[in-house]
Amino acid sequence: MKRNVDLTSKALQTRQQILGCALELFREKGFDSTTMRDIADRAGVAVGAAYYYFQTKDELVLSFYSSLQAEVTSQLTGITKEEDFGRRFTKLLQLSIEQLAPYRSLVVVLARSASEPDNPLSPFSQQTREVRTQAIAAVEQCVSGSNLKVASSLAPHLPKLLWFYQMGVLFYWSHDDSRAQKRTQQFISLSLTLLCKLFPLSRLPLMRDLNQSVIRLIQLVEGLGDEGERK
Amino acid sequence: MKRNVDLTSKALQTRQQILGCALELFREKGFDSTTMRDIADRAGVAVGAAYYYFQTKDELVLSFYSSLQAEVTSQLTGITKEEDFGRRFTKLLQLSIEQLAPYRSLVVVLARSASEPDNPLSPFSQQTREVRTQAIAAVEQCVSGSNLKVASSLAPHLPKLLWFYQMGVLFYWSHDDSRAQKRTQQFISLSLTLLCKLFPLSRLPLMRDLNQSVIRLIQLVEGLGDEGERK
DNA sequence: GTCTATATCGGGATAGAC
DNA sequence: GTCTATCCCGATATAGAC
Repeated sequence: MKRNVDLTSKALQTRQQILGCALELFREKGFDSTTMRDIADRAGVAVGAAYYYFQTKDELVLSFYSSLQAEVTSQLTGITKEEDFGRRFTKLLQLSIEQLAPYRSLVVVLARSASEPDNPLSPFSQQTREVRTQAIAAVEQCVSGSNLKVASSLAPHLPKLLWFYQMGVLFYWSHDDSRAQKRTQQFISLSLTLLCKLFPLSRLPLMRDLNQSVIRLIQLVEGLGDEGERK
Repeated sequence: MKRNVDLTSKALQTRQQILGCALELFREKGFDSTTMRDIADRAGVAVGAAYYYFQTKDELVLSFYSSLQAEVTSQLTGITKEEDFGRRFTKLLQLSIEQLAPYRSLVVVLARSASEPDNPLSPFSQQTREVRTQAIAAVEQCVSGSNLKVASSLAPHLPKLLWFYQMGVLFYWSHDDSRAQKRTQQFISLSLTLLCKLFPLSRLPLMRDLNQSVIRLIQLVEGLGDEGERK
């Protein structure tokens, strides 16, 4: 961390070189089958050098995550021209999938990590907090100023909820072997349509209780990491 | 497989010995930290012997799954005395958690495998098909004959849907570090109450479209493994 | 058929020289 | 900062004894 700040330009170049080759290899053979030796070899450095810049194999992935999120965020700016929430959010989803497309194996790794509470690569971990915050902010951008109508009690929880849904979509996508991931497209359009029907319904006075239950559920899920001071 | 059928009683004993010690160790140190050497050592046999009975470390877990499911199924028989679906299903959930309690690490492994489409231990894999079928049958037992009211179009999908929900609950539980897993209890009661409110709502004529969407979503999720002849 | 002993292969990570 | 040479330890394979 500190180290990454004051790098000589030569060192920075080496670092980039290593990261670049790692990503190349992840694309070609997937994360698990890529060894640190492979990476070092292709980068033309020794294994030790790789470990000098990235203290663990995971750190390479972490590094990738944040540059990717930055990319998504930057490509999302023009979105305010569109008023419809469904279309906005679809765009965000498409965008992230597009970016991730060459790296499906990394998404599998992400999902796998999610199931291990103290895995650094987990989308819920301390180490990914930064990226996660940005990702949620991106969702927020889709929500605010859009035509989305939802019960006011739910509104504050919406970005997190939708981010969670986004993780679900990515999970689906990472398992989808249909041609050109056609199924994922259907999944997105179907589920998003469903959501867009449900949100307005939440404003019916009838739904008050239900909304409260949903909110408490969300809080229960959020609270998961808190007890053990973990995360 | 074939091999497991015609075992002499002595061999069968060795097999049980190995499996037993493995489970002991999984309880004590978790799945990942338990090595095949550990298992063989404790069982007082050579590593090769362990591999003779279980061709891979995963097979030990598979073996555990099915004996566990058998146990749950057998303990579930008395359930028809209770008419209320919520209480029935709560009982099933409690029961499985109770059985799994000493083996939380194995549930984490289960969850992890779920994220890898071709992992044999995945709850969606070919190798776990048998157990999965039984598990869904157990859910079915909770549903049929209960007071649960739901749109008829949804009914056929209910057991699978609820089984999926059950997996979600186990996932939550495996991450829950609150005292005595209090949070999981809240999670169950809250989410099940929610479901029990939603199911009757699905019978309103208004909900027809929504129901259809839900069904198609379920089918999309089910279809995940089909394309690549995987699973 | 049941099992022991030993070997293989490969992974992530490190210590310490240059 | 970077490299070389190892370390340590995992799952699993195999050869052959009983």
